[in-house]
Amino acid sequence: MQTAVIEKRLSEALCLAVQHLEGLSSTEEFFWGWEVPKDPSFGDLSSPVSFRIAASLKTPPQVIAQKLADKFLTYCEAAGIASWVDRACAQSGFLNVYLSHTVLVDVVREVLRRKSGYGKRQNRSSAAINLEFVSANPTGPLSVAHGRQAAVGDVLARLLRSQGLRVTKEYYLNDEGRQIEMLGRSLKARYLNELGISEPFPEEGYHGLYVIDHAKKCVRRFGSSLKAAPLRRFMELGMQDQLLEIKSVLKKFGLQFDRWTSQRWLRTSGRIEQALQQLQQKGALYEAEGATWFASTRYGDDKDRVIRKRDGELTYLAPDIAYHLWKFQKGYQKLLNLWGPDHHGYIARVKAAMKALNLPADRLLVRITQLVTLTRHGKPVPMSKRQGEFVTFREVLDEVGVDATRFFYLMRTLDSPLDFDLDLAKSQSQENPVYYVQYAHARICSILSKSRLPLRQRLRPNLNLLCEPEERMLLRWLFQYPITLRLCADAFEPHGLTVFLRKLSESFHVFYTKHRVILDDPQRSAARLVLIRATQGVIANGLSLLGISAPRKM
RNA sequence: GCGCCCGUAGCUCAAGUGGAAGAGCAGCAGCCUUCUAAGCUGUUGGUUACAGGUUCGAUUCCUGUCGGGCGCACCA
Repeated sequence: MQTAVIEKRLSEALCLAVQHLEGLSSTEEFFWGWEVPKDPSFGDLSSPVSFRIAASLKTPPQVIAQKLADKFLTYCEAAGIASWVDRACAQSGFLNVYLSHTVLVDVVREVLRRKSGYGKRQNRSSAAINLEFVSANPTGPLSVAHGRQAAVGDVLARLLRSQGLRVTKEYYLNDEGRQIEMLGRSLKARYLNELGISEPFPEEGYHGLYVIDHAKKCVRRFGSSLKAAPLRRFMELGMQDQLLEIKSVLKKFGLQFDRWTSQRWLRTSGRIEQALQQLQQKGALYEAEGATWFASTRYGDDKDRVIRKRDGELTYLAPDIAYHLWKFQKGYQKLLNLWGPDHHGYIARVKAAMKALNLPADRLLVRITQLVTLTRHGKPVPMSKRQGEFVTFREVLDEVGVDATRFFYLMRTLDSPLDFDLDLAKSQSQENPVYYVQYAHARICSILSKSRLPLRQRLRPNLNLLCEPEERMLLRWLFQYPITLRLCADAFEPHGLTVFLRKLSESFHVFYTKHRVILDDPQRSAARLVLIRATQGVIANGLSLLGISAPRKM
């Protein structure tokens, strides 16, 4: 039996019970589904429906809950699902439902039957989501902040796909403009320096050592033949080198984008001018002080924005507008962008542009991931790309490993600043919670490999023997897994999955300490083997969604 | 000055569209002859920054105050 089916059928029974309360005209608007109480003593599923209808019934919620509790089993019986519920009772106004052993045990069979498909849903709609994230400028290595976006975006995409949605992971590549020019100038200066030619370093150039490394590489590759090469050549070389580096780190991290959209392509294909023309036609542009302005205040922004500078160059806003216009034209139903905290001010102006173009701005959703601050020896590490003082995403990956890095990044909500303690992450990685989860998985695998029970007994055990409290807790968590996935996906917030896995693992460790799986009693042993096999399946399933390995040995 | 985010146990943080305050670390006391001790058990720790408001109910929503982070370009 699937969790969603259990919820749905029980909801129907509850709906009937509510409908038959005296004095209620319509129940349609009063039903909000089930909650899973944090405290298991409050049952497996809980409904706050009494609170919603208390006012219109002019009855205290506690009284309503009691009435519902009295009748709930009767309605379950009528719906033919009486065997699913042990008891229903009213507590503090909630209707708390305690699932029967039968239905919980059936969840185990569901896990084993659907294997890695457990908790996932089939295609719900043809709507496609465009998820844009990282999108770091190819002027330097990825920072730890980009790493956070990479982790969040990648897992978000996996979560949404697990819920039957089509997702395109997209990287917006800023491959031209002033910063690329500055990278080219920096590279050129370093290159000439390597050749022993004195060349002043550009004032706002990139001071990072990686530029010097690349300059040395250019000397090895081209000798002095680039001495008189135009700036454009260095811009191209510098950018391509950074792009290779970025792609290589992302690959190491286990993240592959479905689409790379380049700003240069937007321009050369005429899409930027096209977008400007459309804005012009809508009367959203005007000339002032020698520049062209986008009248974004008309569409909710707090000030108008320059879109073409006095010198005739476009600001970054122009390609950004063209980019979002293009994404809507591609037919995406929803544009989901992960941006850094320094970009929150841009939401209003991009949305304003969408409104000006008569596009559905409410289908553009921007999630801001808060800052990542690095600390070393208890002190914050200064981060400046231009000055070249920073710890890169690659360095963290190399030191901490993919698994721990991913888990670490996903342990906080997006809204919460992430304090990345390098000493802790690097030197004490055994204490990272990811090992707690992986250890549970490895322990289970170890037991399974030692079991000598014949296969047939493993497949047809008497699961009714799983009646210890620790066994029931495990069953409860397995039951909850699909709900967790749905909630995380709906909220565009992956960190709940790490929280879930830690709790599931804890339940297993507690079970493991108290009970033996391999016993002289073949019946009980078989039942427990099936239980831990299902637990292992869900842990592996969850870790896989996080892009983290599930080791069989540790 | 304006905007966004944050403020929960000594520290780092959780807490399903408002729903019944939790974990880890640190401290203390225990548990390996037995499927992996990277584990488990017990214990200490709270006016959820403060003041109001809405609500049956507020850590959650609204207003204000205080404190912290980030952003407010004809830079990207």
